[in-house]
Amino acid sequence: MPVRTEIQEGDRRSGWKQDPEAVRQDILAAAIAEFAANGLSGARVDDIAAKTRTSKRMIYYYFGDKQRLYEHALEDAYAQVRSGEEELELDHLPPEEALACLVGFTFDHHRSHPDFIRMVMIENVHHAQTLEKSDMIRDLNVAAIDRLAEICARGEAAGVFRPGINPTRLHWQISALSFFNVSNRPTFSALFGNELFTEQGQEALRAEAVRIVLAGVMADGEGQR
Amino acid sequence: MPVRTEIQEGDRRSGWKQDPEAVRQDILAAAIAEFAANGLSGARVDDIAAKTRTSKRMIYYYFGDKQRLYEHALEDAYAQVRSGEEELELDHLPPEEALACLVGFTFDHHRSHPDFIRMVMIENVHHAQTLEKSDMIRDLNVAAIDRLAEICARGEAAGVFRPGINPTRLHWQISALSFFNVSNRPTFSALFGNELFTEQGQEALRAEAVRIVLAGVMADGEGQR
Amino acid sequence: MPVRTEIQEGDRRSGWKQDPEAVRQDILAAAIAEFAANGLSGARVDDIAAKTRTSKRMIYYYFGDKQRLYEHALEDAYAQVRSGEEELELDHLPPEEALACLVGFTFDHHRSHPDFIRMVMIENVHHAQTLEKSDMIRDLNVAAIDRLAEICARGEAAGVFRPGINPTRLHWQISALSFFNVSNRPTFSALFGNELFTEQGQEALRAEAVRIVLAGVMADGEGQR
Amino acid sequence: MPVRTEIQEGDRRSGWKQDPEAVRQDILAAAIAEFAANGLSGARVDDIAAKTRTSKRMIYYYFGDKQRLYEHALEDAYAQVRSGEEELELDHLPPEEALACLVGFTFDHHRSHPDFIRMVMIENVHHAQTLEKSDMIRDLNVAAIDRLAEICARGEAAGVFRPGINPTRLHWQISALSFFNVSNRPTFSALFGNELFTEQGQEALRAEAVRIVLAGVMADGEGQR
DNA sequence: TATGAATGAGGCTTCATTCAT
DNA sequence: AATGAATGAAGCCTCATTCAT
Repeated sequence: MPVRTEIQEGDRRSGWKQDPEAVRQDILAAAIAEFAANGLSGARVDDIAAKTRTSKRMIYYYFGDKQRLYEHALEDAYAQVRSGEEELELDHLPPEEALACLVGFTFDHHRSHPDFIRMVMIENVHHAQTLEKSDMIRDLNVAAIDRLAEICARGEAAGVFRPGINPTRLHWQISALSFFNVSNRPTFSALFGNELFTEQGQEALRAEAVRIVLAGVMADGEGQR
Repeated sequence: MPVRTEIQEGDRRSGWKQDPEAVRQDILAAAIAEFAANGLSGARVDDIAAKTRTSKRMIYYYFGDKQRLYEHALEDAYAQVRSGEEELELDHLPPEEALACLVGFTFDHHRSHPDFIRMVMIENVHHAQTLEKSDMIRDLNVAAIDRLAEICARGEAAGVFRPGINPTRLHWQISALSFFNVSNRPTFSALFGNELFTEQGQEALRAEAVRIVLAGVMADGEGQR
Repeated sequence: MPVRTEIQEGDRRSGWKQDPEAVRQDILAAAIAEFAANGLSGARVDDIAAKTRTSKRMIYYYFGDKQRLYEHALEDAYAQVRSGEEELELDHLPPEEALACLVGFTFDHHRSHPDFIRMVMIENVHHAQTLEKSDMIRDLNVAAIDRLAEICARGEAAGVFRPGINPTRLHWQISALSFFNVSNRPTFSALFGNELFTEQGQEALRAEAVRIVLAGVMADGEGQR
Repeated sequence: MPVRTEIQEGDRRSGWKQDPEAVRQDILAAAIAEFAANGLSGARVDDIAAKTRTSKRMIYYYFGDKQRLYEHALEDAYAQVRSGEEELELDHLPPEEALACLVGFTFDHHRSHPDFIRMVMIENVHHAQTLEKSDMIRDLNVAAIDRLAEICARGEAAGVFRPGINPTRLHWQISALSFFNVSNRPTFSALFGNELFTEQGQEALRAEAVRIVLAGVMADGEGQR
């Protein structure tokens, strides 16, 4: 009990400091926000520091330079998002429902992680230069394909999916419909209004996304709902 | 002979210079290339000037500052691309084929204008701040929806399309599948390999894009192909 | 006359500006002084700028970065010094006197260009990394050897110099005695007092330098003075 | 057995640690290497620490700051080198041979202690500011002159050396030829090639250095060898 | 219409050093 | 005696932009 009190006092006095991992995470969170908001060149190290509970100097202490901070921010963004995906349990569902569930989940998941989407957009603007170097990110993503392949295999075996589905291509479709919804919202709504981005509009888009992706994999005899 | 004379006069002494419109276009082309390659903050006025047959000073002379140059570059990029789209003639086709043709064309058109796609990506990174101010761009795009609405109307009237299709949502789907294919190619191929971006892979993606978009609009009785 | 007046007025108003070559030289002079005083890493671009009639920004405009400024400063230091050497006319003197004259001149010349000596010291501290890249400097110096070789050839032909003198080795001896006198004056006088660096002391060192270098080349029969 | 035990005890558990003097020497050796390689401003405390078996923090713990570390490194460099010189025994040789031996030895000694030479170069770049404050170094060096004076006295008494030789000036000559050989090797070989710095070239330089220094002190009647 | 020279503001990064245990 | 974490000051350099002709 006294020990616990001492620790708490220690924390009260010096706060979160002397906890390297906490400082790292604090910086990374600020970096993701700043990079997502302004891009790689547009981000200012000073602004990242200002969003932090520590100083600019610490950014260099922990990450070396802006580019490496960006690399870690990108990896962190991927790790956060993919770890959320892993919680989705689909094995107990019939393949058709599993796929529908996965598409809907992906659509929602992208929608609720706009900063991640923006990091990926920025990576694409920079020709995936940074992502290419990260084995960690590659590993995370390959797992996503594996899960999809497993669903396809079950569906084909059950005769509800047509044979010969390419899981990577299927992933591409799901990603396209989910990613574009977030990435291109600014231009799309500037050009065509906000209609599609109301709660109602999003539900309709989501439902149709599920519907057309499923239509793409169903065996001929199986009617659409 | 007269033609030759004109060319010679144009080239004489100062060449393409002294032709303000040519200088503008020269600068704009360089600007689009540079902005598309590096983003708004990443683009360097010096580098744009270097890609030009004129000097940095002229950029300021013609466009005032970097932001306004970007605005013109964005408008120019849209104008170039949309003008290409207008040449597509679909009125004589049955609605189903018209839509299939439109989807395929859009897919191809995006693919062959990567710099335009990148400009739009960059606009999205910047929250469409610049695009919002351009009435010209809005007008260009609304026309695209009108054409789609017309096809839908024909399809519904003929009973081949289900009733109540929302043309904006349809446009969103077509755009998503076509845009993502170009915008996210760097990250996608870094993660999952180049398979989908070979000529063969692209044809498969294109065919499936057409297929699922059509599946989304067909009336229930109408079988998929 | 009016024209001349206009020019003068132009100069009076805007001073030395708009004369790129003058600005370059102004910067180079300041750079040599600063690098000679503080070394490559010790030199401060801000301090160089302060010694200048222009601004720090111009240093980057003209020279790109600190390293390249240093390169140009080094080349300039060599060029200045070697051009002074070229004025020495030795062809009309008998070889023995020509050599004596050259040694004495080199001794004096080094003594009166301490900043140059310091630049060379600094280059040596940095393993001649910069000098190695400069063809200009190499060319300047090879000429010095040629002149010495010519004197040796004359002396050998006349029988006053022993045969088989290596001009490069001779140059090394002359350089050593002349260079060390300037380069190591601080430590030498800190350890052994200022005696050798008074005017009288220097004259004695100079005389002996001439004497021993000559002793090194004389044919056996030829007595020392 | 006892020896082995001692070593084991020294190494036991924390190895060389807990032995302040060993830590000091470890740091000093790293500092000399780093200062010699990069100069005073060019040396990085971090890099010195990296060359050490201890941490950067210990450098401050033992030496206070960079400047004082440099002072100790300089003193250490002098002490190491001069202690080597003391082993030379010349009293039993005739003065001519003693001097020849001393010149040759100095030439070789400088050659085999390039880091020391570089420390002295660096001191000179910094106007001997640090050396001036060190009585220890002054004492070490004055001894060298004394020894030379003794040889001269013997030579003059024997009539083989001319009278009135200034030992400090003689030391200056010997030092010049020995020091320059190491200090200016980088620039000299960059300009004139490596010829003089091969084993053969060095032997020739050494022999001539001995020869001309002796020529400078011999009485007129005494022939050169 | 055209241009080479110039520039202030602000960006990223490094450095020796000290804090707190 | 030892140490990992932290830091302010200052360094180098880049950027969009304007001046003066």
